Amino acid sequence: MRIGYPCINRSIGCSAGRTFRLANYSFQRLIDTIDLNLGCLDEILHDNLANGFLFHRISSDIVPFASHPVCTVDWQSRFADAFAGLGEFVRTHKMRISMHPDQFTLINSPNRDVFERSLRELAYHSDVLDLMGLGADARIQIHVGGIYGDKPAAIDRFVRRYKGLDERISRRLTIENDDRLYTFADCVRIHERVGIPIIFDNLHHGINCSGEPLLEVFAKLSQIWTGRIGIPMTDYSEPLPGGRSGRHAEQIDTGAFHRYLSDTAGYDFDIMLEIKDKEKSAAAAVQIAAEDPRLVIM
DNA sequence: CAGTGTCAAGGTGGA
DNA sequence: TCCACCTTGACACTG
Repeated sequence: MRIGYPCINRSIGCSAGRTFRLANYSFQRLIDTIDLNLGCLDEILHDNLANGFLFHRISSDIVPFASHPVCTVDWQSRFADAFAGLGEFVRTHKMRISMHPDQFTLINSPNRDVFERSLRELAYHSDVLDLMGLGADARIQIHVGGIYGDKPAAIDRFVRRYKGLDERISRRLTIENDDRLYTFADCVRIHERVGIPIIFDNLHHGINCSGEPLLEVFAKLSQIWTGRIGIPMTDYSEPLPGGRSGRHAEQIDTGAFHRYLSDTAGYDFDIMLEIKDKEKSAAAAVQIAAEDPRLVIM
């Protein structure tokens, strides 16, 4: 079990996801921004190691506008050494990396343009992980997509499109149960058709639930995640107290997290903490898990 | 310099 | 058919 937080470290003083407005795009600005972002990612990973956070999600903004037509820079070659260095650090310390393209990445959209743009976005994410030299345990997570008025057809389209993906992308792609449209059971049905692994999100499962008790979910996950793709990746979050459905809590509820660990005893998996205060709650989580035999110690 | 409108990209659901 | 809403952070403009 490894614990981490997504993208942003609030105390380190830099961001690995700096970007700028498209209107201000220039070759130099892009190069400078990527350079700063990679430098900051290096700082973040070192800080994570020092604090026992061996799981990290890299911001999709690490290379701004990477999949946009405006970007004609060969950033892959230009920053190959920097990415390779970061990857070596990750591998040396047995860290795990994920990326999460945002809501515009839709494999199953009936709109061909949306699909094509999504392919370019996924190719960019694959580039980052490939340049880092990471194995198939480094994953790209997306949601299944929209319903478009006909869920079975939308699922069929996902399956068809997935089968046609370049292996370079499909080897890393992973679906996550979302909070409105596709439940864990939906994801399992898709998995059974094409073998794509599932990232389990506990908060989404609470809001958009297909009924499986936690232990049933984890039994399934450990069947799915074996071999080269590693142990299950999961997202853990808690609802914002008194907030609207789906909002994430400001800080971790240590009691709830402790219960979650107890409830899942016997299953090993990695936890991405989607809590607003990021590394602060991650530190609390590591402390809570300190006596858990599953936690990986550096 | 603080405050705030807006940002590449989509989809759903209510009017 | 149109519009608000989803969620997040931060860029960059305004005064």
